[in-house]
Amino acid sequence: MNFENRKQVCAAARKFLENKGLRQTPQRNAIILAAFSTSDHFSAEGLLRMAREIDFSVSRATVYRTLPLLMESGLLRGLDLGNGVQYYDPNFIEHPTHNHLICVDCDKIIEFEDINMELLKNCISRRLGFFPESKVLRIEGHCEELQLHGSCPKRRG
Amino acid sequence: MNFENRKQVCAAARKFLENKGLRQTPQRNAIILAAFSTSDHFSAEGLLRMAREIDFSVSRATVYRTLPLLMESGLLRGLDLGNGVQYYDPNFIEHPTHNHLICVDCDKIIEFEDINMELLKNCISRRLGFFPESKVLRIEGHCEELQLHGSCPKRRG
DNA sequence: ATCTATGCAAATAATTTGCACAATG
DNA sequence: CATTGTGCAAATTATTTGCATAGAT
Repeated sequence: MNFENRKQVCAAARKFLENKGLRQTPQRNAIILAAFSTSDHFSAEGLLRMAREIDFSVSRATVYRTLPLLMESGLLRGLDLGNGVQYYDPNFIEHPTHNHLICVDCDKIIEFEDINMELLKNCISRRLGFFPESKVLRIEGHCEELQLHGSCPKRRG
Repeated sequence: MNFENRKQVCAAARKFLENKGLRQTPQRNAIILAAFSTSDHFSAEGLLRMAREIDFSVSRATVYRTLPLLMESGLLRGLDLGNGVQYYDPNFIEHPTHNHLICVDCDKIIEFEDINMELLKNCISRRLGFFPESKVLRIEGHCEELQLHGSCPKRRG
């Protein structure tokens, strides 16, 4: 995502708050800016750290209070990486149907979209009497590193 | 899953413990029996309740210590339902590639398997240089109830 | 003035762990 | 008797909330 897009997403987030009758504050702006200045996934704690680099007055509570708002806006989506921590993915506005491939060796995450996957999802859902609204698809496996080079430089543990 | 199958799965779980050099205890047996006597999904707390109906001496700590073992055995899989609680799904031995359709109105969960989904998953993974090991596919949407009857008897809230 | 937002610290909820005792091989 | 397993209660971790204060309209 390029700089212009990020600016637009931040603007959309602020617009969402405005439409909801909520105020724009330095803290919320710092949190929004931090969240959408990266395409990496982050945890609440990680977001706090990033937001504080912009505005040190941001508190943990405000981060935890702002995250549900951004989820509600549709600009941010939750991401479960298997450990007990809630992660967030800021890339769903640009790629609304994307999925995750996660390497169990090195934790590398690849995002991908696939039209056939979407069609199949819709088809199966309807067949079972469901009207699909959203989906989570996470594939875990091994990336090429271990096979190609005998070892994975970023290997866990 | 019928009674015979359940017995076999419990036996497999005990065998797994044995192969690992771990002991069979009344508490572990009660937990195993409770976990595989239902095809419903459960939380650690729910499993504790069920296990205690079989053997009241089972403690919360033992449940939490046994769950990772059952996960490791492959007989039980984690299931994320979006609230912060870890749920477990005992149906993966019978249906190793099944997925979940979840109704956002009434929390109804439908499990389904689909060969095309598996093929597509493998195809996409390989194309991206991944060797897939497992996947999580969860589709959220609306089941027929609200549409057909104007209301859903089991509606949340 | 009134409403909204904030930081702090305390509260909560789910899970993990240390430890003394019990059960097993 | 040496090892493994257990319950209990305390510790840990992530998240939520009450409250007094600060800021915006």
